[in-house]
Amino acid sequence: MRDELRRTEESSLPEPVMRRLPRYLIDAQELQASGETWVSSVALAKALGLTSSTVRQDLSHLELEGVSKRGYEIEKLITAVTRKLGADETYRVVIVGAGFLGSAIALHGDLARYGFEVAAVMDVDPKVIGTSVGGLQVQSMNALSRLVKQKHIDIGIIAVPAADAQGVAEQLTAAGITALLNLALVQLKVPEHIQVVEERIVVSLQELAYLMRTRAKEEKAMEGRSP
Amino acid sequence: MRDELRRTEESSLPEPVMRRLPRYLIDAQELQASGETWVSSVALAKALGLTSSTVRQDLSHLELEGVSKRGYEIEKLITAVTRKLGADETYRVVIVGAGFLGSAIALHGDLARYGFEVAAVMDVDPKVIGTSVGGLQVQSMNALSRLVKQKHIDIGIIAVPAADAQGVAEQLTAAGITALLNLALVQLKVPEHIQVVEERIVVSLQELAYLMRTRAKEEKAMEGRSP
DNA sequence: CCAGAATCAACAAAATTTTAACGTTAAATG
DNA sequence: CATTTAACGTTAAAATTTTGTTGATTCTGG
Repeated sequence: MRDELRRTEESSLPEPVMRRLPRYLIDAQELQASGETWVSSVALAKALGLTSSTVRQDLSHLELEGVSKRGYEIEKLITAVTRKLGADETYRVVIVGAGFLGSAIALHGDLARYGFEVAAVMDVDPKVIGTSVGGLQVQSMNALSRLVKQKHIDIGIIAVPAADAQGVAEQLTAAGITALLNLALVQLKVPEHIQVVEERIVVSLQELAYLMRTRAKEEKAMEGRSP
Repeated sequence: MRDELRRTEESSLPEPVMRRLPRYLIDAQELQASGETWVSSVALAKALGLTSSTVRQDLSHLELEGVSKRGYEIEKLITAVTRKLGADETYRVVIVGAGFLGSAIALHGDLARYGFEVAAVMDVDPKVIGTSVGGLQVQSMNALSRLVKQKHIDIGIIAVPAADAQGVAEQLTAAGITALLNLALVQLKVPEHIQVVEERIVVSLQELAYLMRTRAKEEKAMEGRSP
């Protein structure tokens, strides 16, 4: 039962599972750093606020086998998740927007640790072009196409004001990039074959606000129960 | 099923719906800015990559009525989503970590527009304490408790290196904050009553990487079809 | 070496979420 | 003014995701 099911390797993961995998990875790495070598589905579930059943179900999508009475070997878990997420390859990214946000990303050490190499940082503002961010010279947008080809850039990170984001997205796709991480507060319009993932501080804050309010409601509803 | 009689008015939105609401909001605001006054479920669906059915289902959770042959009135849609997300109240946030990331957030104009007021920026590094970020003096962590009470801060944003995040989380909760936005690459351990939302660039990039890979696989599988 | 406890894998059941379909309403059209 | 069409709200079916359960397996302590 080992080699005949190698097809499992890549087949598409359910979305919720995909979104949880990085969290397993982070937790596993922390455990490893603290000297652990095994972790059980119950422990993982507790750490991430899930059911152990869910955890096992999730991990069953990986090339990984748990062991009774022990759980999962952390090192193998890390490898398996990493491979599933494609973090065993290296992806090159270009950051557009050399403001605080773009700089924060460019300087974020963990990127490299997870297989993402910042290959270029661009901006439109002539004042910042030429300055250095994390050892890279900020480039003019004119250089985009050339750099994308030259450096085999895979992913574009859009870290510009909302008003400029659509234009930047178009330049990026025109330059041949097919995967965008959009940090701007706009709904990008892109061709179908372009992958977009969005990430927005404000949205996360809205989520929090909503959760706070419903929790407040729940607590109020809980009032007058046996102590 | 015992609280069947509870009014739908405010309480628990399905998670996926909650995550989509901000996107409707953003799209609606753009449409409004471009002069539109009505939008249909079909148009919204197209913009966000959903089914019109899903859109109607989602919007049915709001205090909002569509009109045959026209769709939804954009202004009312915006109001309804905003209210549902609680963005009609103002929340005060404290940013811990005055590096590039913290600064990016502090200076991010849209926060205020969505009802989030940056009430304080803190750091541990004596070198940055006292400097000014977006018109606010960076404070020492010692001031945390006092500031939280004085300024009625609701939400803590953790924008420090992973190694410091857990400690910061503890200080924040000790100071009485019950909602955290964690931008650091660690799995925080917090008491149950604390709400945590996590947001991580690296994770989003991993998602993208995964999507790219599976798309590549799919395309390969598609090869050799008649055009 | 055996009894017992912990844990996984696999399967089944339940819950949630998405999609499709239908009946209805209001605008547009001829 | 009747007819056609675009769109909504709603119901129900389908698909997906989560949770629970059972039996097998491996370690532990006597």
